[in-house]
Amino acid sequence: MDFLSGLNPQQREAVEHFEGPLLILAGAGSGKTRVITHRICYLIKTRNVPGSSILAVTFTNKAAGEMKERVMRLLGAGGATDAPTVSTFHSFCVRVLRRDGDALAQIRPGFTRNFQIYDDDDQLAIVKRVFKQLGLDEEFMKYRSALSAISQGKNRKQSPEDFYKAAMSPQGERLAKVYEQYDEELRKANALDFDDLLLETVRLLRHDAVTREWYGRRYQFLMIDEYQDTNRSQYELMRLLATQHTNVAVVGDEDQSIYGWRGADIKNILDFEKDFPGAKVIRLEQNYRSSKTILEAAGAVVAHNTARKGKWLWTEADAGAPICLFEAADGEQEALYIAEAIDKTLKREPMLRVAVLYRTNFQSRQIEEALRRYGRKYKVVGGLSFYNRAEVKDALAYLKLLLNPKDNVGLLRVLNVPARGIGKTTVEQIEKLARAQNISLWEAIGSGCDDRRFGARAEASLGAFRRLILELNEGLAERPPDQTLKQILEKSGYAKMLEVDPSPEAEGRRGNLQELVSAADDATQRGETVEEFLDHAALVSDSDDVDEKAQISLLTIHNAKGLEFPVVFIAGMEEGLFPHSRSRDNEEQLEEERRLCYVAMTRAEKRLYLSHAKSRRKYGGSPPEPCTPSRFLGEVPQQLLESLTDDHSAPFHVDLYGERQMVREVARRNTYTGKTYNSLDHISQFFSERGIQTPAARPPGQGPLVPMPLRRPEVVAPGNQSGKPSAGESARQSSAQGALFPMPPGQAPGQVGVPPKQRSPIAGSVPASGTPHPAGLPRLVPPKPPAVTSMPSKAAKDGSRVRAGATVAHPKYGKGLVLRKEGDGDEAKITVSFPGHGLKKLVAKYASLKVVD
DNA sequence: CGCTATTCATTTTTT
DNA sequence: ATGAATAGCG
Repeated sequence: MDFLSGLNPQQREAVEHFEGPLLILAGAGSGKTRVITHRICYLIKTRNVPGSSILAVTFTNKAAGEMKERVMRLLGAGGATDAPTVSTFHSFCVRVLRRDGDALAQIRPGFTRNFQIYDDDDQLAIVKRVFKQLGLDEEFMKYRSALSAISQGKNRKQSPEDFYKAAMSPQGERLAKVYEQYDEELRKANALDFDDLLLETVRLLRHDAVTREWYGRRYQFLMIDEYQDTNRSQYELMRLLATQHTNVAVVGDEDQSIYGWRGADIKNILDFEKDFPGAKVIRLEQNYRSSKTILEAAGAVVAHNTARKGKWLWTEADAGAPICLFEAADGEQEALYIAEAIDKTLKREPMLRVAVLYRTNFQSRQIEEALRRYGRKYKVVGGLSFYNRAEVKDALAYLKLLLNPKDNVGLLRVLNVPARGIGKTTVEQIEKLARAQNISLWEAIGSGCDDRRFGARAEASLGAFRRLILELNEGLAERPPDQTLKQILEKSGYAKMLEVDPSPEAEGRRGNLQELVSAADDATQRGETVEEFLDHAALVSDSDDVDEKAQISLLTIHNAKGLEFPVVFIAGMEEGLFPHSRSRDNEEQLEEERRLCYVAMTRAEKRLYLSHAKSRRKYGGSPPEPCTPSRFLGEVPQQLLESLTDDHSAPFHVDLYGERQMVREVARRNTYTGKTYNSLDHISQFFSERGIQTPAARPPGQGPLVPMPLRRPEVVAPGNQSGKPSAGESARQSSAQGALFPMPPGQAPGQVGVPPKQRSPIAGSVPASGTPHPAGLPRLVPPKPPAVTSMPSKAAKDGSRVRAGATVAHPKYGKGLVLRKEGDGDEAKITVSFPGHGLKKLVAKYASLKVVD
């Protein structure tokens, strides 16, 4: 196999480079992934380098996976025997520390290879706790700012002591104290945060010559992708790995450095030739992705930057279509314009993939809403990803706690979830005890119970929790992770809690947990250990969730790095939003924003749309603030632009905001407002104004029209999407489905175990209940079916007469109608509608209710 | 203790 | 608009 054919001379030169340092300056769309994969294969096949001595580092797990796959495919049969290592820096570090981390205990007492990874949420929880301990609150400093200050400190290799020394004010000293305590908490729990993963690996390799040499010998060839976004620790790590040779090939583009705020140091790439004298430098400047127009526009924008090596991309492609510039009256019009343009485009060319890019995540909302009214399916990348959802984190926290009882953050997370009567006071007692004896919270619970330090009630609850964990812990090592996970959900009562939960979100939560169990199952099938499963969960990123086949993707520009789309929209090109107001006063940050703009524009292959609004509301409510167009728009040569301005926006004024308000209002009161409210009317109006047929025709044969704005069926959180029918798919169905949450017979999959309840509680769509409603009472959700309400067996006490449909009297609210009852006996929760007071949810035990016959 | 209602602040980007 | 932190009630 020839790995050189089809490459241009520069690409070829890069692939053929053998030993010694190499810097590949690869412009956007210049085929760098191709170069990396081909070079790996070339080294293996032509230069007879063992695959296992090649280490390639990428920016995301997904990129790593794809690269590995491509290499394997290129190598063909037999290539797998001696596979190269392809991973992210973070994953690589985790593997090093898990494998060879023992020596680290000498310089980090208490460290073991079973360390745990604390993610963003865990970090935040610690900072909050530390603040509380020190009597600080967000007045002093935002939690997030403290966290980022600590992170920056770590990246600059500053210890808490350094913070103390550098502190010029009491503020600074307090921050140092926070840092110190934060680190202390991590150490006590034997946990590492993201920064630590890199930092401690560097320290390990520095400290332990044996390990350093082992890795130096093991990896003879290093390749680092996205080099412009490496930070100091990553740089040092590379140097350490390359001490025995200088076979380091880095690939990057200074114009695409967009992670400075997170510690990435653009100097790493700008100074590579200084760091590695004699380095060969190859520029890849031929672009294979975009039209000439797009390329020219992007190049013109980024040319305004000064911190660059200078590069001019060229292409053989045609000029292509001009770039569309749209000025909307406000954010809603902008979203509608984008949705409409997408709709039109896809009607014309259904096979195109479209991306809408934006600077900040919150911008996705409006666009989602606009797309939904065109009935277009889309996929949002980022936001709340699968592993960030509360229920998933809860379940994983149990699992982590089993593996590492010192995990205080995890313990606090699940101690009272589901509610088992362990409240604030008790937690405080535990914390106090733990601090006094310098033991973990888990140990404190144990010793506190043994010494009878808690009240009787608390002790009972804590005892139950303790037994639960111990029970789950039994035989842990022998059980596959998915089994353990299932046991956790069942025995902890978590599954039960969600089953009983009548809220509409519960359905999604159950689904997510099913998904988690099957993910664990998949991991088991692949032969992964629980630890590996958890590591994976901690290290996945939003961009790992990109579905390249999705027809419409919504994502931040950061998440779009490395991707390409035939059609790209960049929304919200306004001063203050993009460039972001936080970057406005700093020239360096402004340049990074400009690079971000460059990255965004160069994602486009054929068509590029830029849009901005003349005014925009900062958050939900009023008032809209005037916006000036982004300076970056002015940097695009005018002759490349085609303006579509106001006359387009004038004729239609669909008030998305007002409409939404109305829908909510109606939904909330659930009353019939005489005139049938149905937003589809508005939609058809919207279309007829433009001479288009309503696109989202109702599904054939289905009853009343369902208002669009409230439906979100197509949108599923990234990890939750059924869209990756992986190898484990069939196993997933059989092993996971229905096991946790029994499914009523005849119910479609996808609505796992949800009682058929009020879905869209709009207008008349809810059938009248059998219960007669007193006049004037709002028509409400029907009471639960008799299965729940009349539980004849053991409701002997006085609560038994309170049931749905009964009228009761309350000392304060007077007479009311019982709408539903959950549970029975003292614990029963009763929902009563009191005319004039609205809905009240009462607990039988507390509320002194009398039944009126 | 747990739930609910109310306040309040909040929107950069994330391995 | 949304969510997190707090206060008050049963």
